[in-house]
Amino acid sequence: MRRGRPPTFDRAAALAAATRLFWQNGYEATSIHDLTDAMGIRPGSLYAAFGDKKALFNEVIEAYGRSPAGEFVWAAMKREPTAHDAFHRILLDAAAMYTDPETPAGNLLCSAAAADVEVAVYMRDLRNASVDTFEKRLTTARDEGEIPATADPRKLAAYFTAVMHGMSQRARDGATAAELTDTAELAMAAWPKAA
Amino acid sequence: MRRGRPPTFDRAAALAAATRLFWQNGYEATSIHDLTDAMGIRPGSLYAAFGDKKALFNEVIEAYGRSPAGEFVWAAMKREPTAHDAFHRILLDAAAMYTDPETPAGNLLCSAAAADVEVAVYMRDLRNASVDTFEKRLTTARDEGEIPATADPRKLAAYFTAVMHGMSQRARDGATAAELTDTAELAMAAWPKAA
DNA sequence: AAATCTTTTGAGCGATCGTTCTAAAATGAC
DNA sequence: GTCATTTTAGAACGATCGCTCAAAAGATTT
Repeated sequence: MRRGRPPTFDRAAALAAATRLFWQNGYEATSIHDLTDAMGIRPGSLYAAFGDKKALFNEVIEAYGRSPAGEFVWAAMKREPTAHDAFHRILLDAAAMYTDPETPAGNLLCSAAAADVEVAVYMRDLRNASVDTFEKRLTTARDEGEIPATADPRKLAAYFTAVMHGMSQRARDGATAAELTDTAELAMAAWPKAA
Repeated sequence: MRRGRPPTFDRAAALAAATRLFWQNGYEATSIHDLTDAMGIRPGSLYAAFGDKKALFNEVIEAYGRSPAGEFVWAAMKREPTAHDAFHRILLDAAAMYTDPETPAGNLLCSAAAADVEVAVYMRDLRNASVDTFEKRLTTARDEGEIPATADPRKLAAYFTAVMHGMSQRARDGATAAELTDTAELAMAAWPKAA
């Protein structure tokens, strides 16, 4: 059996506590002291279990990406039969997720602003990735004839990304689920129609 | 004449340098050391001229609000004859302003994330103010018959605010003026049409 | 020139930052 | 019981944070 003193804390629970803090306050504004307090451990344990602050944050981002709050975009892409339904679902889910009272408001990738260049680039790339994801789905929709050949997948992808990120900011600023749902419905007006 | 040793630095230029730093890096990520370096002064002079860091930031926000980058929304409201033209102009101007190579990307009020509660609330209120501003203009447009009576000024105002803030985020993430202009045009598809 | 007033300078304050280290505690192996 | 191993607790490291202060410097007034 495994030798040595056994750990006294739940690693997953500690990671969840760290996620909440980073999500709420951002990367630099969350101190190691804040983290150890919320995670119920001492600095030595944190560094032994997660490396350093940056490694912990990376792990938080990864776990977030696999959680419902970070995965709903891909989930909608898979489940919804048409591109229209997928984007509609994505925006409606965003309205609900970003205002979920169980979690901090908005999208972690949009909220947890980081001054550290390495972390900032990492997060920016993840945010930009949604443009490519959206574009691919829209290109498929155009090729399959769901949207007109004149529609521009890249432009639409950039637009929906901007709306989604704007909704995150609105949620951070106190927008309700109802308000964001209305915004989502209005945003769908840009969906390309047959000429 | 005024007695004592005369100041050796241009207050407005120093404020502009501080604005650029806060805009680029945010409130807490900009240190007094960064500021004194960029402004070409020593801490004592900064505190004598501007109070403390928070007061300097407040002054930066105020100056920003009177600058083209902060005032273009109200300018469009005044100059454009119709609400449609005003919102169209606002989004197009945002696309240009947020990607102006002469200034940091995005909107200072969206970019300069602050952990300090007082500063965060101050900025959040300023961001939220645009919803009310938009709503008033849209209500007028509805009363005057420019948009249908069934249109909801509040929902539209929230939508345009989300788009604008999303465009700021996109600009921070490297979106070009052309991409944001396309986003602006697509966003106008939500403009209410006669039923 | 002397006195007065204001600004500049640069050191340095206490607090907090991320991080490391040492010693005690708690386990399995022998 | 003794040793090896791992985690714990808590002090403490150097660096940086926002900010202050005493002394020097540069100007006007008398």
